[in-house]
Amino acid sequence: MFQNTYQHQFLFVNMSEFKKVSRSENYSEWYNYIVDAAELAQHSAVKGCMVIKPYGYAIWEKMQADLDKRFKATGHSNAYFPLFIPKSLFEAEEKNAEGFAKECAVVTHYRLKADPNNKGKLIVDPEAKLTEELVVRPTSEAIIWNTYRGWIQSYRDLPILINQWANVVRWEMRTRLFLRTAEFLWQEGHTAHATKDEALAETKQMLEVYASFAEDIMAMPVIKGVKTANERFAGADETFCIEAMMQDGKALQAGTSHFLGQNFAKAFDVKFTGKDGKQDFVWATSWGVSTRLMGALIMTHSDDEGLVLPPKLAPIQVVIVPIFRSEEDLAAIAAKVEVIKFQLEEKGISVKFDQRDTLKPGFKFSEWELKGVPVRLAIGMRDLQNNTIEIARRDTKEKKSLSMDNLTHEVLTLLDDIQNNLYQRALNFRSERTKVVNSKEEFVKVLDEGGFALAHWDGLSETEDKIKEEFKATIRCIPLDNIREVGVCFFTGNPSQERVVFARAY
RNA sequence: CGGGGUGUAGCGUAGCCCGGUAUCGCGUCUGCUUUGGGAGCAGAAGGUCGUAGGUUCGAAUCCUGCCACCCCGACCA
Repeated sequence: MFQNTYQHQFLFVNMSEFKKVSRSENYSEWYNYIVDAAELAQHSAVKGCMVIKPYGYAIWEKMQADLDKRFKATGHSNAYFPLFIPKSLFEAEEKNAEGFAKECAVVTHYRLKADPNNKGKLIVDPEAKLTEELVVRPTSEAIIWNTYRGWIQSYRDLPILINQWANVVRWEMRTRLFLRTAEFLWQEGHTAHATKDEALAETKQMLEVYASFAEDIMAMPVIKGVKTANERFAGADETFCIEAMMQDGKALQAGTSHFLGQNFAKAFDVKFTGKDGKQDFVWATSWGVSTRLMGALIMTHSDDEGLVLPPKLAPIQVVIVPIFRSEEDLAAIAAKVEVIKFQLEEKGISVKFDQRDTLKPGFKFSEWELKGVPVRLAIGMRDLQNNTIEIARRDTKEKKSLSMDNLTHEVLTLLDDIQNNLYQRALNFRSERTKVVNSKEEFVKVLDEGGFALAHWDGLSETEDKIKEEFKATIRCIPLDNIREVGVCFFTGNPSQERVVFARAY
């Protein structure tokens, strides 16, 4: 699938062995390899749960920091609600409760005690049964709307614009690091409004926030769209989403923004008195992105040499590798590097000087490539004499020698260039693999090759179900900027007003 | 949750069929020589063979349960 792009198939596993892992041969094995080798995350002793390692968490923190800024800039405040939700609250909004029921962890007891029959072991104390079971939140609408009821009396209390950074638990049958884990980290925004229009505007605004974050920061092009009824969030009137294409041509839902109508207000009896003195139910939205974005990031840019990070998310943007023979050489180089490092850091660039003296430069090059550091500088005695430095970019693997005089400017320009190039490359990839299809034959061909199929659909849920059953593909979204175009459904031949995006999905 | 596979030192593995407490490489540690794309030599450390039982004089090896991971389904962000 990618044979023309990358020839290297031999990779270093934990810097200790060459292993054959290439995107084209086994995409999921390649993905696991990147997560492991770049030290992003690992499996834990708990089934389906992951340990996010420091380097992976540093990337997540950068995502959080940027998103948080955007949430604040659009008027939201952070707050925190409990991990546990009483079952009676959880079941209040029926559709939502049903949607999540199959994957809820439930707390039934609050105490352990020594096992009388097995010394040193503990058992659940049967005397300590909770009078009401607690659901570990798969999402927080229930506990939040139960709380909002006490906060809202009049239109003057609205809107409420709150976000929370939290962990949630969804007991998944089949898990994959970052993409689908039983516990994951996310943010969930929950807003309350006096009018439908305002809530809808909020829903769309947050979709825009997600889209610009994905494109400007993650360098990941996304399609903004609305979900069909089949794919809609349980409890929502309308679900908006951003969909991205991974390098195997499969779709990944990268973020969702829900217009919840008055469903939760009705379920939790949240009313407000309007200017006119009349009471009405509050309008709601919720929106979220999760550590799944880490998976999206990996699968959008990385290659057979390892992780590729857009500069705006790279914990280390520039790594400097000294090339030296003696300690005196290293001291001389280090003195120069300190100056360079200071100048770069002054411009807000994060710099790592890799002084380890037990490893050869080539080894370090590979290791930092594996970790996706966007720019590498290499400097040796020859450079000191010539006032030059070698600069290499991770995205294209090009390198060149340049004068040290203008280095800071060159690095800044290159970081920008890499950020843009990654976006453009991903956009080109998506464009090449997005095809207009009018028949089942074309449809299957596009999906089997990996890609998005733009096809007419008759708007019926049952048609969508049949397509899913036969082709394992779903409607990812109906693009917001869709062109109206009269046609016939490729599956049923029924009339259709527009094309929708079909794909196999994560 | 169904089908298939795997689990031996930090990583990758040999041994398993035909029971006799473990092979090799990489990494790690020490020393010397090295360093412009994954260094060399010498020495050393490191393993309750996923886990709990069973069979046996004796189990990495045979049997059973459990756990975890991978691949394919169903479900899902």
